[in-house]
Amino acid sequence: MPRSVDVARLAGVSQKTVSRVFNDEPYVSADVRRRVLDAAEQLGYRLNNAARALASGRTRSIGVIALGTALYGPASLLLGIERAARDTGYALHVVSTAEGDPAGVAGAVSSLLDQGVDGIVVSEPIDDGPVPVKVDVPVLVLGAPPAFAAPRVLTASVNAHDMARVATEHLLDLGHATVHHVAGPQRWFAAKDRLDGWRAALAARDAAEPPVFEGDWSAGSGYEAGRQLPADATAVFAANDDMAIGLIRALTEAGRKVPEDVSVVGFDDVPVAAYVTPPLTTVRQPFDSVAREGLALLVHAIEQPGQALPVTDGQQVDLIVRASTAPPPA
Amino acid sequence: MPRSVDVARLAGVSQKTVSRVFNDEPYVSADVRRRVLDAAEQLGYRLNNAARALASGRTRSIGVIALGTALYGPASLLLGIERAARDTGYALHVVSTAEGDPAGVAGAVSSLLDQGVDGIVVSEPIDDGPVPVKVDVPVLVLGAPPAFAAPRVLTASVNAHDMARVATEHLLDLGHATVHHVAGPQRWFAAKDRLDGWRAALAARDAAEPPVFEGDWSAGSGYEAGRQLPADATAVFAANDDMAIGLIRALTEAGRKVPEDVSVVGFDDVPVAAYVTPPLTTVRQPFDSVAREGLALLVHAIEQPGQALPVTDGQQVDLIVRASTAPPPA
DNA sequence: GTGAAAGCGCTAACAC
DNA sequence: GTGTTAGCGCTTTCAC
Repeated sequence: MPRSVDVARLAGVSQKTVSRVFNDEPYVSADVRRRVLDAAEQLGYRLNNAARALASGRTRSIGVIALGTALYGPASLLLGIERAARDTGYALHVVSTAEGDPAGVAGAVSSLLDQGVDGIVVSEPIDDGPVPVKVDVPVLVLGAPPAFAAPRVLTASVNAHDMARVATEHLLDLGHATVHHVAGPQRWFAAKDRLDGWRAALAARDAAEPPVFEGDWSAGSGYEAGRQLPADATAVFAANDDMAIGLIRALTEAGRKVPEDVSVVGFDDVPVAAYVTPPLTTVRQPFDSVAREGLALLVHAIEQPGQALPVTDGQQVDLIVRASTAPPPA
Repeated sequence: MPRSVDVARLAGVSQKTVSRVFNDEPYVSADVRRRVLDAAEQLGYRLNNAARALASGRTRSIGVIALGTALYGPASLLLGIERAARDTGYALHVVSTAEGDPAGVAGAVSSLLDQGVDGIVVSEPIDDGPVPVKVDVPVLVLGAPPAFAAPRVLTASVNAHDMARVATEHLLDLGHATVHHVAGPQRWFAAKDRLDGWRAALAARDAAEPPVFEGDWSAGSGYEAGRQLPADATAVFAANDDMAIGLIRALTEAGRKVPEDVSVVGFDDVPVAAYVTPPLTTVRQPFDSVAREGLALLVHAIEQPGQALPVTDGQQVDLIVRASTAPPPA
């Protein structure tokens, strides 16, 4: 592998000048810059990242702790983070944690620190208690209040609370006396937020708050919820689309028509939501913009430590009305 | 940040001995090992990866080129790769490419090489023509024949051909005269394999081969296929579950009952497959085992270059029969 | 605008 | 079993 000295020799300049060119530093004449780039091209030179990291103390990479699940939400968020990271010029290290993993987030953080990342993103965190690792880089927690003790913890989140409120209000607006809720696992902050938003919407309208069914995000748990849904229920807000689909399946089997007898709203807008029977009313999560905002914060914290963080504004809520919701039966 | 010399000083040994302990090298007495680990613990010492990489010439990391989509298949594969990489002790760098991205795979490879990975995994490749980058590390292509020119290219794949064949045979076995196919985009090797398997199954039974509808993996394209499905068709094999779901939606709207009038088989076994109406017959992809086998090959190629590669055996096919398939109408 | 020297924190090769 | 000596290929600092 060619080194920067080789390029320097061929271009007839010092090694430091090669370094200047490859780091886009000022004070290099256009002529020299050209000669260096030509020489590099000719030799097939690439900057050695390990050497650069060792000398500079920074790796220009960030680590993501993802959930080990192909669920639409977490997978979309991960992709959003990758795109956003690429745009900021940072490389991305990914580690996943399974739910209930004993090593868990602490182990994941530790392995990322071993890899020498400049910052860490915790995607879709679960409330697993405090994280007992000393972290000396900024941490961005996506979708939850600061859940662990590090010197610099940042947060960005989809406004799940408002999204859930809007979904619930949509059903109340249609004339339903109240709205039932099939919640996600309450150890997930994302699930808690949705439940809170639903609760807030009911309270604001003085609607009775029916008991909550807590699912596990799977269509199977939604199905189970559907089998247990009280006979007088006319509207349900499910905390994700998969559970909504399972719920509808159970209702269909029981001879209860959606939306004539029972209206259902989901959450996520998964790609098939428009094509299930009936097409699902749902709210779409703005994964990309959350990832982008969050990473901007993180990069800022990495590159301008100590400085105040830029403020970001919340996203608008995207309610997508399809055929699974209607006024209650007469 | 403490360095290994600091640990050495505290433990009363040489710096090299600290290195030995942290690399699990032999020839360190149990007593010395303990002292070193205690000292490291006390100082909060972590091995510096950049220095290690610079000195050893290896980063112990591999890069993945993932597709920029939250589709169930690609997302599952990515997670499988992450788990497998973790098990082998390699860190994972992820880059995604959007379909039709001009920089494309070449740009992704280049950025991973800049990051200094020891090997590269190309997940779910698309036939985008040759990749014009000089690659000097082993490359594992998951799910396709060697599509690019690098000194060491390996392949591992789900046996999509056989899986498609089994799916098609299931329908023929039920008595259908032939089976229609809603294919995936043919630039994807994965889509091509499924089409070939379907074609092979028909040929083996001397069944007529109806024209193929080429979708784009989305439920919407499956819906479109459903609208165009000939009136005499009684069985369809869709190249993924989302398209199958869209297809069923279109048939339902047209008053054609599934499975009474038309049988449908999907591909993937997405989590909601069992809960759509009707529950979908499909084949499950063994993402985890493919990722595991592939990474074993890659790590072998990294660590024992030149040696023959271990042979891996294909996976069995997992046909999951649910309610979307039945004998043809009388 | 450009260059020389020092050193980032490890591993490799070899001596003891 | 353990220690010594050289780098790995850059960035940093400072001189010109």
